Amino acid sequence: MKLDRSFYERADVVSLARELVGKELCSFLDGQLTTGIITETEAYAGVTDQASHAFGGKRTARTEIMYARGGTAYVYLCYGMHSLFNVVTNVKDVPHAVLIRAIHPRKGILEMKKRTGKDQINATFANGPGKVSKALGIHFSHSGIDLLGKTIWIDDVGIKVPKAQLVESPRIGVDYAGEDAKLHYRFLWNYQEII
DNA sequence: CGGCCGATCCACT
DNA sequence: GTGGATCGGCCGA
Repeated sequence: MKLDRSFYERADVVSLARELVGKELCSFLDGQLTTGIITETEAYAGVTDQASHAFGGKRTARTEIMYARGGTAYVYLCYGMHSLFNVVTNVKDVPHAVLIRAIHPRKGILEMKKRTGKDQINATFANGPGKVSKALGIHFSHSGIDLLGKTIWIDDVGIKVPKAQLVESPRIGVDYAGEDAKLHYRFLWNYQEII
């Protein structure tokens, strides 16, 4: 079942990031359905979070998308070559977001192998935000699209992540964020097997 | 306008 | 573990 507006508009971005682990991220691009179970996320808590692009209420042409209502895609280019996919959460003008850092491939395996140039599905296939977008065909030009549409969306497929397998830790690559770099806003499913 | 740099990844040592 | 790839966005002049 596709996650709806009320899910994305919830106020607590940290618990929302935790709950997104185990959901299925789906894209229908180039005529191909490709999906994966989300196994790693990070919360970015808007204007008060030094690690967020919207820290201090900053608004630029790029970050304006973060101020859209929950259930919008925020995708931006990192290091000149990687598109990083985020889910905008909370209501309009509250720029919270969740970065999807890893997925476990599920549907459209052949197409994902073609996109990534890899021939083996293993734990490292899409264990990084740049790799997730590459596998799903997501590009920074998709920033701003509605996650309740038919291009990119997230399904609840009834997976319950065992609490003992859900690791909470500081976020990756945000050393610039001072004290906020220490917050445990990263959620990683340390799974043995996905049912 | 010029210059710096990033919520990364991969090949190589 | 280290360094290079690669370029849009942002900021300062």
